[in-house]
Amino acid sequence: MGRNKIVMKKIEDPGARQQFYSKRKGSIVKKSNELGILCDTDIALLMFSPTGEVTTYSSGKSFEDIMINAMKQPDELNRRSYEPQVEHINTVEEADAYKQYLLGAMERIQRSKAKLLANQEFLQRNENVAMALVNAENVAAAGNESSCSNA
Amino acid sequence: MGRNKIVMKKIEDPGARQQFYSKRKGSIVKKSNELGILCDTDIALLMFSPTGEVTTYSSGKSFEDIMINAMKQPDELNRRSYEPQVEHINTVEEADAYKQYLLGAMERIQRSKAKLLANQEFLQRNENVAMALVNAENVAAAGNESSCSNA
DNA sequence: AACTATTTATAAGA
DNA sequence: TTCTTATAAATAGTT
Repeated sequence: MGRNKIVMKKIEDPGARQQFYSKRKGSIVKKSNELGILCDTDIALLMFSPTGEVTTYSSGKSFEDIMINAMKQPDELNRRSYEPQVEHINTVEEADAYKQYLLGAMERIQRSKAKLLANQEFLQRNENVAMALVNAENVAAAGNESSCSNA
Repeated sequence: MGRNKIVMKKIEDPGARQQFYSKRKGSIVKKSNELGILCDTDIALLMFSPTGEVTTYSSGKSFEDIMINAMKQPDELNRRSYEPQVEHINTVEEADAYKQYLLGAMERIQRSKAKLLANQEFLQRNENVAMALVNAENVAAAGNESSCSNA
């Protein structure tokens, strides 16, 4: 959208290419942000500059949270060619870097799960006490507002 | 860009919201594709529709390949708030689903690495033979085209 | 899905 | 580089 139409071909001049990238990146992030707000939905972006600098954007949730939600739809992801194809890894160093990330993620997930399970156990152990409290509150509420609940 | 300015607020009507999403999603994918081509760089998108349907886009490489490259810049990712925050996982089911994904990824990465190592070993074992073949070819080429190479 | 009045993005240029 | 401006594109409302 400018003085001339754009030609769909790699910009060879590195300066112009970087400039183009910066402008367009900003627009895509802006549009993604609008989409996230107006549709109240999750959007995640991952973009590399021509010089290899990475930028991520995510609406509301963290990038990885959005990824996790995506993983709950493996069939959809397959159909849309998202399903990871790690065969493209070309060096042992790349494989190790990725493995390192996965190990870290595994640790985090284990910690989260342990926390959740501990929480669950705690809740169950105190279920009776909690129920008793809720009942006591309901009884009190019924005593104060019986005319409303029986209309 | 239309008859009226847009109000930056969630579209409450589900039909209108879905319609808006479809249009804007298409534009963002189009723009991302342009950016990938004109800057010859990697872009990855992950977007959920208002009804929860996931769409991914990636320029050239697979989504996961782009992710892997991003992981090589942990500092950049931290600075740009990409670093995974798995604490947002809310149920044990979510934790298990994510763990399942990670285990699959681990398996794939191990296979890739094994393949690469085997390949490396094979190449080393045959290095002498290969060198001999290349040398033989060079000698033959020199014999056939010596007038060209000496211009 | 198609149309079109407008808004927005942006390619060049200053 | 940031600002301006003419023009290309996107798109909101409508059909």
